[in-house]
Amino acid sequence: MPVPSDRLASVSIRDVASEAGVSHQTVSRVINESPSVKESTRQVVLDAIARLDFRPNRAARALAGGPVQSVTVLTSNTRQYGFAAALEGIEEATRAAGFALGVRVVESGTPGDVRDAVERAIEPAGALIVIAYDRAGIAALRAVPPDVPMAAMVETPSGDEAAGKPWVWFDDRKAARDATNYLLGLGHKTVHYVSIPSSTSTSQRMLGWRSALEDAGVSVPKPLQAGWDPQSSSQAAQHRLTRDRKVTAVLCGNDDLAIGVMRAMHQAGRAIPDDVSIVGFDDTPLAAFYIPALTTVRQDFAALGKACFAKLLSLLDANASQDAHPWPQAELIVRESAGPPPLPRQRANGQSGSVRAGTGAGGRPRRAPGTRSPAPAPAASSGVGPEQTRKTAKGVSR
Amino acid sequence: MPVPSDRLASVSIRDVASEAGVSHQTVSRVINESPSVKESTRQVVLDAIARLDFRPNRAARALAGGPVQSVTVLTSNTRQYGFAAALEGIEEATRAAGFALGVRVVESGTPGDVRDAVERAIEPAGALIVIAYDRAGIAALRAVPPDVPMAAMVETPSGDEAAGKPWVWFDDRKAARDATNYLLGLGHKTVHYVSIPSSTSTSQRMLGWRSALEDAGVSVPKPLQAGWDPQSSSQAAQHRLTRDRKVTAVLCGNDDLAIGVMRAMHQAGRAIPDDVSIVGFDDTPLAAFYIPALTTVRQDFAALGKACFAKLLSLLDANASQDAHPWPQAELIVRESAGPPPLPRQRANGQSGSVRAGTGAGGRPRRAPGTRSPAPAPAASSGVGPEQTRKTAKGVSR
DNA sequence: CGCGCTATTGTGACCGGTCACACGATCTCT
DNA sequence: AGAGATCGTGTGACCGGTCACAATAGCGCG
Repeated sequence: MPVPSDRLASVSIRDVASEAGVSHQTVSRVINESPSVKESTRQVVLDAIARLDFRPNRAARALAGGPVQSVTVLTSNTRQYGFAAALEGIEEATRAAGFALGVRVVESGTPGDVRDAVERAIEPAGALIVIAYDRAGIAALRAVPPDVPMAAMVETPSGDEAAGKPWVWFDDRKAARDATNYLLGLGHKTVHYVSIPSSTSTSQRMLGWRSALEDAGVSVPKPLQAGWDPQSSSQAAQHRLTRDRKVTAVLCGNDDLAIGVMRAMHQAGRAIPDDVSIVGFDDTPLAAFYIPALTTVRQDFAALGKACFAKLLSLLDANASQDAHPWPQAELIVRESAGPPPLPRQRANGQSGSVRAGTGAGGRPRRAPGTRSPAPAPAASSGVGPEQTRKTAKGVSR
Repeated sequence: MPVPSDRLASVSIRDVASEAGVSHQTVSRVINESPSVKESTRQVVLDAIARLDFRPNRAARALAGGPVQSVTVLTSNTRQYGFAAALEGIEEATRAAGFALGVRVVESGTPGDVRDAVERAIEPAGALIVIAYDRAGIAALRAVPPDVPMAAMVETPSGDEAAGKPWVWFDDRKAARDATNYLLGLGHKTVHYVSIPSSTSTSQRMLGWRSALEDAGVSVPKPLQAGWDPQSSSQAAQHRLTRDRKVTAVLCGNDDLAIGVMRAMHQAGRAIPDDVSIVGFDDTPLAAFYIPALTTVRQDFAALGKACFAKLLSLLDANASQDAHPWPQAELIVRESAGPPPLPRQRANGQSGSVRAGTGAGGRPRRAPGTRSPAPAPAASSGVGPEQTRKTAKGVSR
């Protein structure tokens, strides 16, 4: 049991060396797991290390050109759910790997700012993870010099744009398709879309929505452009959605936008899901607790963040586990905010879409589609939340 | 205009020195703003620095014992609103000050884990900011060796416990008092309290609530202990609040708990705010968009985070602005989730519409902490959100 | 004119690691 | 038995800053 000893007086590699009766270089070899150290000396050194409670000094190591052991995350935001959850996942992964983690936000997409942010981010760490879900993030991604080890979380790329790039993403297109099909399957004549700002000109999420509508031979309404927050979607909805009785289903780019739309609908006196169905994206921790609980496409950003770090690690460490770390998949979580459209002629069996709407194919539960009516209300202890059916909307793997 | 030059080949202090025709030490003096450099040479050096696009290497500086220019935030969480917002504020402040920012989460309060986390956090940075809102955070705070520069965000301390300590906090006690009084002022017979986990045994927030009740000569119900998430409060509420028609007002330790309670009430068939009033804490960005919109005590964590960093800076830099940086104040934001209690004798203005609470000041303001009735309802375009009256609940300054 | 003092600048060691390379001991093979 | 290869280890320089201290210059003054 190592004596706490004096804090502050940090022990160096040479202290360990003399304690173990070897040279400082041998200690260095041991802590770097060099194969060319005899097992017996290795043990002696390890003992000394333990006895002295030695920890290599990151600054010195970085300075001397040792292996990179810290990452900084470059992002345009730290509070929004997707970003924060990604950060959480990355933090956990870095901690597990013994890496230090830095954070730097890049505010605008202005070339000067971006350049500056990128340089400042590179400097203390060496390696970068860029969260590139918006314009600023994308700009940062592009501004990273090619010789800096980096991985990135990006929007679904189109085509083979991402070939060979150290990027990770959710299959937005597929997820949006499935969510749209789910709504169509409920009997809606079409589905409106409220979009988050896309970093690319052709958001795959929007494309997925559109293609689902087209495949169903249904009219494609003009998508609404919103920001990231409920304020923006609420406003957009008030302009274009709220007064039109023909809109009965709205797919939203994230849960916050969904909340904004719900709010706007509510204020306009339209009930959810009876008059209009809403489906979100992300599955915020609170989504299950809204009233009505939000049907949404879950995206496990924390897991994706971990995958992203794993990717970075494989870049850093040539001989690291090179195997394709599968990414998390998006899945549609069916709750209460989407249901059959109001009064449009009875349907035999709400089956028209490719997606089997949960088990609730039966009558036509006006209020909760996939609700295999459990007890009228989750009476007591166990599953308190309004979580309900969950249906994989698939994701991508490699 | 500095030529981009080759990335990677970082320029060092000696490069600058030879470029400027001085010694490396002089360059060091210039970048450290030493007063003993002649103005003319300073200019020459600065020019060279600009020309070469020189940036001091943080690792080298740290290694050589230079001034601390990075902080790491030690927290038990990065996703929860309060923590994430604090982090956001700290990030902004550090960026403005040219500091690098690290993040490390300490998972449990186990002595071993905490010790380890603290050491790992100290090592790369030198300075620490601890977010100590729960047990793990507090444990970390206590585990920080006294010689490490540190500031902390804490729960409201009691008495002069915080005297001389580099801590910042909101005046929870006052805020809870005011919120409770607001509810009493609406006519409720008493107010129930659902608590977040407190890091201290005597949460000042709870004390504020209790003292308000006691001062009003009203019965003090047993507080409910919940966790941080809506799941926990929902569960707690189902056990103890939902079935008792006498509970008409609930104050919640944060907005997520408020959501959980709202959900539980909803499932039990009790309308908000008609049957029961709910008030939260924090003012999450989504609070204004819930249905009904949440009345809550706003706490600007980002601003408090900045104040905390300012405090740290003043510790690091003896001659820094020593003036008492005022902290942000908590304020009660009145929206829709709280209103007069149900049916206790007809009220002049008996409302039943679920969405219009703010107007109900007429009746008999029991101790009405100045609720002025605003416009009936946020009609259309402009202020989309259901924001309404906002009433300072006061905070603390120094 | 020489001395002491201060303002300014330069010199070299050092922080705690790594890298490149040299060195001694074994082992192998002819 | 000696040359070479391999293994295990030690030596010293170096990363890019800072620190402590020396050195030089300029000044006021007796």
